[in-house]
Amino acid sequence: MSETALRKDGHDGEAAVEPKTLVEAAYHRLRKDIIEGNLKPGQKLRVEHLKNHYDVGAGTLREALQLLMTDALVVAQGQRGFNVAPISLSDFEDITRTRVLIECEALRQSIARGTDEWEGTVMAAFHRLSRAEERLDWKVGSSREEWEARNKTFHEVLISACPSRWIRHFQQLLYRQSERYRRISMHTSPIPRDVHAEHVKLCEASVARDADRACAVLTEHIIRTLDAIRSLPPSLIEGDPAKLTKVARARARVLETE
Amino acid sequence: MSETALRKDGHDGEAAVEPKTLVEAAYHRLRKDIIEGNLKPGQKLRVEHLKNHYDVGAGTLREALQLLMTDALVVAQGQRGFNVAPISLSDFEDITRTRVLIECEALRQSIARGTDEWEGTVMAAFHRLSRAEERLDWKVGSSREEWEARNKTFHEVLISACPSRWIRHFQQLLYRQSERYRRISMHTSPIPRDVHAEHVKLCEASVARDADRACAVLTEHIIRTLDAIRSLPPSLIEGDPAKLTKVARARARVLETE
DNA sequence: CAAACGATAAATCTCGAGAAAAAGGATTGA
DNA sequence: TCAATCCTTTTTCTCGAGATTTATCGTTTG
Repeated sequence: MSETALRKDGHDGEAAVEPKTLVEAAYHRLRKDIIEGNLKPGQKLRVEHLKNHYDVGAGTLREALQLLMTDALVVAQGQRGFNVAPISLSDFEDITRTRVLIECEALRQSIARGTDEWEGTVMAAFHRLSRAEERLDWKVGSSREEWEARNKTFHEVLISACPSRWIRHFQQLLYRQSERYRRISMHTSPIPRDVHAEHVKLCEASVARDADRACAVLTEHIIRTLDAIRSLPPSLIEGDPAKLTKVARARARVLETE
Repeated sequence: MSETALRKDGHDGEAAVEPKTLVEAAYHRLRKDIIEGNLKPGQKLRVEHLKNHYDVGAGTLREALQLLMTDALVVAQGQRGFNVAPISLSDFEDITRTRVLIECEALRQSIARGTDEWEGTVMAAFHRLSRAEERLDWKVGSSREEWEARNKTFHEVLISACPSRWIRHFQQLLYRQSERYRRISMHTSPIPRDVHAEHVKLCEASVARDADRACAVLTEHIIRTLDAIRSLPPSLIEGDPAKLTKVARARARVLETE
């Protein structure tokens, strides 16, 4: 099943929980392909096509797609099937701002309620992330994936002492969304940020229980990614209207004249 | 399709959007039954049973259940089918606190960006809610439903000028969750609150663009419902352990001894 | 009395085929 | 060149039946 905070299985570290059903397996593989960009934003998801690729029945794949709507990585409308959720700069701005709100609140609660053991977990996750950052090479896929996983774990551990399941749920949702955008910026990042320095400050402030400073650092940390995306050519982000189908164009016309 | 803010069809006022597919129809009917308590919290949802009641195929019902996981009204695990999401006092406390955070932020953004037309819409929704409150009789179901719908609309309209789709999405999720609890408190409410007075103050502060005061009123307004639930006998809220299956009891024993 | 084991019953999960709907293409007319 | 209207092809949606897994019950054992 999914690792969302609201669902029972709970935490998802680096160790992958193996799916108990074909639907879950397809769900995880699809989600990975969407986040990694193998399935492009806005792309049509044809069941007949995908069921062969993922080697499951049609109904099974449909259920997996329904599950992906939970993460807002797939959208569906009426009788027109499924699409990968589109991306846009304004959407990422929204995600970023909302993520700042949620994640800061989560961090505050976590700092307020975290035990000494929590501090230890934070330090451990930070250390492992630092190691990954030392040998991080943006051009090597495996190196990126390792960093991505440990970065995710670090941020999760930071807010793991937050008692609110709903806050954690929203945090995971938004983090997952922003992962898609971060992939884009990492491929062609013109401004190499000193992410490690940001993580150092974030870790320090957190274990020092300085909630205000930690949130300030975290806020800037999150917004930096937005700036990186902003400096990218819009063609990478906005969907290409030229690739719309004839019917979609006709529909757009109708909507305009109404 | 669903009326969640992230999905395309957008706003959901009192006018119901008729479903275009059987899955959507079943989804809406199931959701209504869960929120209204016809399907009780924690209850097992057997596909073979329900497919007859809702008059759809097994696969169709399964897809509807997957969709309901999006709203966290249904939970599923491994190969053990679906259950109505359980309720608890601590869960409602979490929902309430998170809702305060989200809805206040939404209200702030809405007040900051709302136009004069928005003010008009707020006044209109408030007026209709007031009328419903005048003739509100807690014992009459239709009266309650009318109030419930207009109350929802009022709160939605208040934050309708909030430009963040994610904030609105989370607000709808949490509102829907709290609806289940509010139903319980309305059936056997020992302390009749003056909800109308709260709405008056909320409306006044909002159109006066006094964000701080509006949020303070809204916060208290939301928390009042929590107090109402707190004063209820716990048996109404916590699930009944006596109704667990034999296996579930055995499983609970195992988990205890570990 | 609690725990363990095995056979029966029930529910879930999965798949492929048929009905309904939408997309694409060709033709006609302005 | 563009819009409107058929017709064909593709895709989605829906259903029921078979394969697996899980729950229940009776019996046995420590």
